[in-house]
Amino acid sequence: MTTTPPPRPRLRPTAAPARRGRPPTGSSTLSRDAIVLAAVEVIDAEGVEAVSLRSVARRLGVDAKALYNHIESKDSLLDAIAGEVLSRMVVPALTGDLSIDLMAIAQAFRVAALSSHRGAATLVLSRPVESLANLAPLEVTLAAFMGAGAEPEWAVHAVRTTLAYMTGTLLREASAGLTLGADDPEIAGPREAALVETGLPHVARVAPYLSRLDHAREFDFGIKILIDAFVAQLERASLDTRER
Amino acid sequence: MTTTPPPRPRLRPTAAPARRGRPPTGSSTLSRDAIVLAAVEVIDAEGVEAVSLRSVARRLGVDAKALYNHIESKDSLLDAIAGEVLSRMVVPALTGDLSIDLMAIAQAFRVAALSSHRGAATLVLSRPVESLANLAPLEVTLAAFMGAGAEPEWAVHAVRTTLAYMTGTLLREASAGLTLGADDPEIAGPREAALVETGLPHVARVAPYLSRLDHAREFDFGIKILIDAFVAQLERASLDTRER
DNA sequence: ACCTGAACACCGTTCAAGT
DNA sequence: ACCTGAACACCGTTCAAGT
Repeated sequence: MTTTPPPRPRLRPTAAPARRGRPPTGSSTLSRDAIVLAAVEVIDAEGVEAVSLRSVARRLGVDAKALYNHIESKDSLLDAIAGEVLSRMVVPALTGDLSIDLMAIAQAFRVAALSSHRGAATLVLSRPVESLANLAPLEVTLAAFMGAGAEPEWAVHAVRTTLAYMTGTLLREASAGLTLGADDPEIAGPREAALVETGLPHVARVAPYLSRLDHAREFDFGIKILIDAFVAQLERASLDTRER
Repeated sequence: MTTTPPPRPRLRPTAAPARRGRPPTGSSTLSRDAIVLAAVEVIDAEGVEAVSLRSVARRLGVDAKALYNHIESKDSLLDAIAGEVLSRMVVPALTGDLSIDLMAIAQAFRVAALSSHRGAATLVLSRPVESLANLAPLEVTLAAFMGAGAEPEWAVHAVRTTLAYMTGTLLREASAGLTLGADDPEIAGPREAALVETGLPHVARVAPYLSRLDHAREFDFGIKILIDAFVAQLERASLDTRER
């Protein structure tokens, strides 16, 4: 079904030699930022696994190797994409109520990680942050904990625990994680039956719930457990010191 | 530097044609299990990213395409590897004490996920379990919760929360996750200084702790928070029903 | 300073041809 | 039933040659 266009008539016999070097026509739009943005576009359009130097370059109308003038490697490009997506997180202003503030931060993180194509989330969640850029979310989370009287060391543990939970939950939500439940009732039905068939008594008993999964509610369940536990522990600590 | 070997004298003019088909010599050791095991060997020796159909086949002394007689695709091979690693988890016997049992299950999961090359962990943690095999860990965890009086639906939420936390923590530990801390003091030192330099007040204040990371202790901190919260919530629920 | 051609050493996968 | 050759459409990356 692919029709070859008719050959254009060559008016000038002086055929141009195979062109090399930077084409003079191009209004050199190539830059590190433009590359990262183009990569995000590829993710939005075709998913993470479609990201290649060639696919990104194609979107920029340039050869893949040209990217090496602005990035160090594909891996560093992936890091940059993760940073870009994370930088879009809207860090909420603190109210002074730890419960409310932690919940707001968690929701903002979830929105940022899952915004744009879900595939981008796996990048954000599975690569180490080593650039010290984008520390705003961390700073505000620490501020929330320490404003509520947390010791520095304890605050770091609490932040890491929260981040680990969110990473695990969102990775599951981005359709790449340990899970048995399904969003789609078309899938959940047969799966429930299969779980009952396993013969494992407890698995069979919880099959109706295990076969179904509401990502938003599941995220809330765990984050509430953690927040309540943090608040309770801080209250206990402040009571201890006041008693003396 | 590549020396071509001298051509062997051909005694028989009936030169064998380019051999095709299954070589009669091979004691056909190829099987799905053998392939999965060879893949795990590749991971242990060279890391996850070294796993390719060609590298696995090489270890088996066979052509890469031969694998397609036993596996459906590379992706299904990765699923099988994850299943194999998970199947090595030693599921602990329950004591009846929810705190103790949950902690034992969590530690066993951590050991299984991190056993062999760390790269295998990312496979186990980042692929959905869809084969209904290997449900033993899930069954025993549900048994622990429900033995302590948990409602089926709540037990499912609790299991998912715990698994999400462990996934996030272990992914960080398998050197692929959101983290700023380092195991190595050689790295932690300069990183602490860099964190202080950021100018972010709370980040700077917690820099000594944020720059350091003891994976085992960190895992324990979060899992204890969760377990205590679960136990407290179950106690409250049982008090509520008894009061009536 | 920045882009391309040629080249290299890889990938996963299909399919017909062999035993 | 199971393995290989040939082939295809991809990869990331280096480096010299061009502008």
